[in-house]
Amino acid sequence: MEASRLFAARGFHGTSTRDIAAAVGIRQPTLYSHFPSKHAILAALLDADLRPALARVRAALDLDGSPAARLHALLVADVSAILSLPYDVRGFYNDEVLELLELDEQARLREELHDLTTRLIGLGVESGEFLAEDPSFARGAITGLTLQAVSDRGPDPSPDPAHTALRIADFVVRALLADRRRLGPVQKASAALVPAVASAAE
Amino acid sequence: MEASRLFAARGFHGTSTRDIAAAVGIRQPTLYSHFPSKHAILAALLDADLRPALARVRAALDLDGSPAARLHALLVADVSAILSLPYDVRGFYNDEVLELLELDEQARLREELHDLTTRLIGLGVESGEFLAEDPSFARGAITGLTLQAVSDRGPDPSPDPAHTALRIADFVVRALLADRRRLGPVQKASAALVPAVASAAE
DNA sequence: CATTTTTCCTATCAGTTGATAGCCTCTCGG
DNA sequence: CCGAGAGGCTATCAACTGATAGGAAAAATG
Repeated sequence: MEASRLFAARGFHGTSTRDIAAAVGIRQPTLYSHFPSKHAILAALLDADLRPALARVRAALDLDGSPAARLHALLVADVSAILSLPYDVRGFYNDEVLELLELDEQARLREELHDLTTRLIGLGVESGEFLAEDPSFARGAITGLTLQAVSDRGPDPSPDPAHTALRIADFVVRALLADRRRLGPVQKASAALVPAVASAAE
Repeated sequence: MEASRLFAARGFHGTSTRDIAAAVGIRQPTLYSHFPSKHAILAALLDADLRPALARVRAALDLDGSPAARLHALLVADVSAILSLPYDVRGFYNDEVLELLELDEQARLREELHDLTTRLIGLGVESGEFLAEDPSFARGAITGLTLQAVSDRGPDPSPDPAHTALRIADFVVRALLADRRRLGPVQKASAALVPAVASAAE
C-alpha cells in the first residue's frame, strides 16, 4: 500500500481516492475494503513514518555518549531512514491536515517526537556542549532541514541516503556546537552510535 | 486580496474558491471578476512573494562586502520579509503545484531565485570564507529553515520577525563559516547591509 | 440628473469527490 | 467437491468543485 506516495506529491486534498487506486492497480471502491476512509490511509502512512522515528529518538536518549554525538547519530539515522522510504513525507506535515482531521493520535505522536528531540538538544545546551540556543528553535531547524532533504530528492527513494544524512547532521552540529573543534570527535562517536539508533526502529 | 492565506493553511487543492470568497466577504462567482481562474489567484500570491525576494538577492549580489556578510544580510532581510507577510507561503512550494500547473513563470522566478542564492554562497566558498560545502545543499538548507520559520509562527504575521530572522541567519552562517571567529565581524557588517538589501524590494 | 462602467449578485452547469450497496470470483481447508 | 470468506468488481449516490451567463446595484463620470 506504500505506493500511495501521491499524497506527498500532490498533497492530501490534491490526491483523489481514484488516483490512489489507479496507482496500486485496483478500482476505487476496492480501497474501502482495505481502509475505512481516506483519512485512514493517511493515518497509516503517518504511523509508518512516526513510530520508527519515535523509537529512534527514544534510543538516542537512552544511549550513553555526549548529547552532541547522540544528536548527530539520531540525525544520521533519521534522515537516512526518511530518504529510504518509498514515499515522500513532505505533504504529510504541510497542511494543517494533522490538526484539522481525526488524526489526533498522529498529532500526539508528532508532538511527543518533538518533545523528545527538544529534550536531547536541551541536554547539550545544559552541558555547555552546545551554544545557548533555544532548543525548540534548533528542533524546528532540524525539521526544516529534513523536510527539505526529502523535497530535494524528489518522489523516489534516494540512491545514497547516507551521504545526505551525514551532510545534514554535520551542518546542524556545526551550527550548534560551542567549540567547533569538538566536531571531529563528535562525528567519530556518532558513527559508533548510529547502528544502535537505527536498529531501534526494528 | 491577500486574505487568501487559506491556501497556506489548507493547501491549494484543499481550499475552494467558495472558501476564499467567504474569507474576503464576497460570493464565489465574484472572484472571477478579479481573477480569471483559481490558478491566477495563486500566481498573484506567488508573485508577491517571489519578486521582492528576487530583488533582494540581486541587491545582495551587487553590494560590496564579504560573501558571508552579504548572505547574512540577505537572510535577515528575507526571513523578516516573509514573516511579515499577511499570508503564509508554506503551501505554495509544498505540492508539486509549481511544476504541474500553468505557473511556468513563477517556477522560472523561483529557479532564478535559487540560482542567484546559490551563486552568492558559491562566492563565499571560493573565497575560502565558507567551508567547502556544496552551495546547492546550503541553499536547500536555507529554504528549509525559512519555510520552517513560517510554519512555526502560524498563519498570522509574526510580532517580532527580526528576532527569528537573526537567529536563522546566525545559524546558517555559523554552520557555513570556515573560521567561526569571523562570526562577530560578519554580524556587524551584515547589520550595515540589511537596510540596503531590504529596501531593494521597493 | 443621466449615463457609463465597475462591481457584485443569483442561477446554473458539468465534472469530480469520498463513500455505500450488492454481486462476482477466485482460493483453500474440509 | 464444496462452502466460506477474502478481495475484487460495477453501479450509483449526494455533496462539492471550478467555472459561466446574464442581470442588478452602485459608483464614477459627464
